[in-house]
Amino acid sequence: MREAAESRDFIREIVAADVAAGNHGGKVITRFPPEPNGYLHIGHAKAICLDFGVAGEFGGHCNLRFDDTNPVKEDVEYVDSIKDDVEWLGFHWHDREYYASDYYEQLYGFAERLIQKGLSYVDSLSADAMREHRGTLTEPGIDSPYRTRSVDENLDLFRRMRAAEFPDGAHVLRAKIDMRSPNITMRDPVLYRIRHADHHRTGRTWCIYPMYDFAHPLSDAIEGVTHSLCTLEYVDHRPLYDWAIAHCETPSTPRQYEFARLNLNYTIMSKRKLLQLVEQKHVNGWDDPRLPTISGLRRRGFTPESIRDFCARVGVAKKENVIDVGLLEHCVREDLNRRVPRAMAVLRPLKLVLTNYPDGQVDELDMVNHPDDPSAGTRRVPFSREIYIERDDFMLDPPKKFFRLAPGREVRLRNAYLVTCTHAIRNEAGEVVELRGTYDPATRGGDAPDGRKVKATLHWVSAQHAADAEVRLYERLFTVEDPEGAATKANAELATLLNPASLAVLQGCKVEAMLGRPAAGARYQFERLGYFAADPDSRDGAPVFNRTVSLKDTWARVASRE
RNA sequence: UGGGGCGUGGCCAAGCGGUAAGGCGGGGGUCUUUGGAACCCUUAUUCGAAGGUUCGAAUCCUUCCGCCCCAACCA
Repeated sequence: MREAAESRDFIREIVAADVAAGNHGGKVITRFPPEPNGYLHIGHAKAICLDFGVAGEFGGHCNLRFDDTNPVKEDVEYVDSIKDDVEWLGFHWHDREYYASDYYEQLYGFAERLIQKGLSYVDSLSADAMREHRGTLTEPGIDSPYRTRSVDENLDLFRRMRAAEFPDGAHVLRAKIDMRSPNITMRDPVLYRIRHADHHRTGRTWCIYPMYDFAHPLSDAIEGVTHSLCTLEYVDHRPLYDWAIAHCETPSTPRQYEFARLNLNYTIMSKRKLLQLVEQKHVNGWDDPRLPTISGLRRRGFTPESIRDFCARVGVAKKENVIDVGLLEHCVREDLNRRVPRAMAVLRPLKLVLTNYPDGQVDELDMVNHPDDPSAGTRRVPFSREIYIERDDFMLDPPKKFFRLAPGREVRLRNAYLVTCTHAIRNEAGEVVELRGTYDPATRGGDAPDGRKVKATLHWVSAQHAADAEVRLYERLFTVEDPEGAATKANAELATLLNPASLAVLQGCKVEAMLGRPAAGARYQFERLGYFAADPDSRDGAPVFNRTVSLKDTWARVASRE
């Protein structure tokens, strides 16, 4: 049997070709290199899936390497969260947990060798002066007056930099490449700077720290990385990456390849701006369920499988892209629909009293936990005279296409009985406060012996048996598709574009008794409403549920068309 | 006005000279004790534009247009 070859993305094509040609000894080693200066988000998930995915598919390994070369921005809190998130996503680095800071001594050695070869020099220009010397996009830069220092002087200065003889900013080590290069990255890039700061792993051992452009290629080489995958903004840095590999006597020769980062509409992906939202308390921490962070998505109820599926569907290419959040939502729905048990919960309760139902009588009904999966089993759900139904499921004067309950109309209470609303009780303001109705004892289970049909089935919960719950509903965090773009365009604060309805906290929701003490993180489909996950804020008898995503709602679409 | 990357339907994305995969979304329908799920049908005479090469071009060549990235001692 012959079938069309699964199309591979360009990265996998390159890797496959290398393996076939026996390049890098036929080995594939990748790395995921986060800087521990923030929490991981769904954009990182794409990179993680690629880095670990490619390694796994070609029988290689993926290193988890913390790119911790800037002590002032980094923290252990972030390394811990990153490890949690990668693991939760389902990827394993085994014992391959590395830190650029572990290579500081080797990196320093590479730097001294470069000086000895006359390929780098200590510059003593101020940051401002250096910027002026660098030129502009259209004008070449000019050499620093310190560019011609002797090897001995450079070596002496660099050693004294390390020995803490100078304050921050006094000197830097620069690569001696070409101040007139049309690629600004190549205009004698800084390799080391002085930073008298506490590093989260090395403390005060060092006061000079390597720059990304120096540390990254060499860390890759030290680890034997073969394919160093990064995002498009590093394309211009590739010549520098190759320069470092070419001029330092490196144990291996990694190559860098770049792909387009993931963008999602109605949210932001910038770590800096995410940090801002957290610090300015516009959201409740990095794991706020409205954030596109891995920890936020986890708390919201997303599964790692759904996120991996999303990343697979989004593809890997070099085109700038903005993925519709609808695709992410589709992925969770699809996953959750298959695996999560059903339950009934009433978010905005409206009492329905069945006047012909014997007072005090309780009927235990059997309900399937999953309509498409018998192995999920059944459970007993009590039915009684007073029932809560959803306010939205009743209308005094319903429009044509509204199939649910209304005065004089019969509907089915899911898996229970056919009931008819006899009348609605209203308060002085005219608001419906309670419903009266009757049930048909012959319809236990929901089917009428006479074959009569109803157009709607409602979820419900027995009033006297219900547990109270808090339910948190989430909407998109921003009101516009491209918050960052809109903010810059309007010269406005990002915060002004926040969706005021992004979080709705509902108290006094009525849920099945078994939901009163949910297991940590337990996920359910609340029938007809959506998928929900128990929040860590839950306490015994005071459960809190996050809505992960609503069910697709044809009625809502029809209603909004009118 | 420098260098680099990229332009295939609303959003992604295959395609690698032989006559436009697939997913999401949209539209229509079947079924239904979730207005859910599932299932079926449908949605680009055209690949940023214009020329050219070729029997044949989204794929090759030329020119033009558009979008994104780069001037931190950030990564």
